[in-house]
Amino acid sequence: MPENVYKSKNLEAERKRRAKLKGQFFALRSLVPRITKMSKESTLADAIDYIQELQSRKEQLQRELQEMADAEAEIQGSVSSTGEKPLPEPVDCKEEVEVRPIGKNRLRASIVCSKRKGALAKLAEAMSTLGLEVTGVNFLTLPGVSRVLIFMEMRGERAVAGERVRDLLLRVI
Amino acid sequence: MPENVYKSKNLEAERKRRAKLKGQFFALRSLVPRITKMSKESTLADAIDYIQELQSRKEQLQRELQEMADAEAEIQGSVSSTGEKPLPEPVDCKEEVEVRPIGKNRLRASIVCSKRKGALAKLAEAMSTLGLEVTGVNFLTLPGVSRVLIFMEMRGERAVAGERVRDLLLRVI
DNA sequence: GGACACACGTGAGAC
DNA sequence: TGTCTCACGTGTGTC
Repeated sequence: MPENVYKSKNLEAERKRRAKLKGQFFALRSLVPRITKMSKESTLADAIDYIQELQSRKEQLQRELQEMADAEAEIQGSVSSTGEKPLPEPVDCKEEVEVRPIGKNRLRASIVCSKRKGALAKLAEAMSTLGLEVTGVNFLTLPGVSRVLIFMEMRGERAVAGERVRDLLLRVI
Repeated sequence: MPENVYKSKNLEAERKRRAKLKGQFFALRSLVPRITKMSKESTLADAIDYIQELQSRKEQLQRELQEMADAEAEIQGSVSSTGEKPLPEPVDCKEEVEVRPIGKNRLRASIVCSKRKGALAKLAEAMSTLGLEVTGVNFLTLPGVSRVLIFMEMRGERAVAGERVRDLLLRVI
């Protein structure tokens, strides 16, 4: 090391490192709602407490949700009624689903599918969630297969694409 | 400052402080499941990500739970589940509901009611909860009135009284 | 060798 | 006054 005022080479690198760490401390602190002190030690301590709190709360919520889901599942082939993500993947199979417009605010959906418990309830509810009003239904089930013809009107402010209706139907049958 | 090797007074205090901080870093790291590197910077970054993930997951769970609760409350009219009292009183009105047996394990229900949003979905689900399998439906709605003809089979072990079906239908329409 | 992360000892500001 | 917390520059180890 030179005896003069010359500095070590990683001086600036170390400065950047410290600045980054400082920023992260700040970011961490901004995430934690309950802050005792602004010190690094308190930041870490509070973050640790908060994470533990979040973890146990998350587990608790998951348990409650599971209980709810179980209870709901206990009711025969009942309806999901939240109808967004928890929907099962669309069936890729050879189920027949045809949706076509009748006039400018009516739709006709024709469905042929393997019989499934509560299929009609699910269908009816799915249409309801889309804001479509079912005006007519013809439903018939034979051993192993069901056929349903649905007439509906778009009462909502905005039109619903037939393709969207079809996708939803494919998901719920 | 003495020119000899004597050190500053807070030397040991600073050592303890650093040790404590180090321990907290370690504790924090042990709480975060997804660790990229063992460095302080990564520890903070991962903790930040993890907290954000936990927070949004928690919110999502709370939303789902709320929706579940709402949905359950909404269905209250149709499902007994655990509920006995929360069912709304049967409508006393002049709605027409007729249920009669066809053969020994079939029922035919005929309903005429003032049109209501989602009536079909509720009806279908109600039948489902009774363990009745809907084998045929003819549904038609005209301005102000709807008519539904439902054919169903009792698949359950025990028969369902037609009167019970009628009561449930009266509740949900 | 260079880039990186760390712990160290120290002076400075805050309460 | 001390004590607490911090940022600094530096040496050292590791990849």
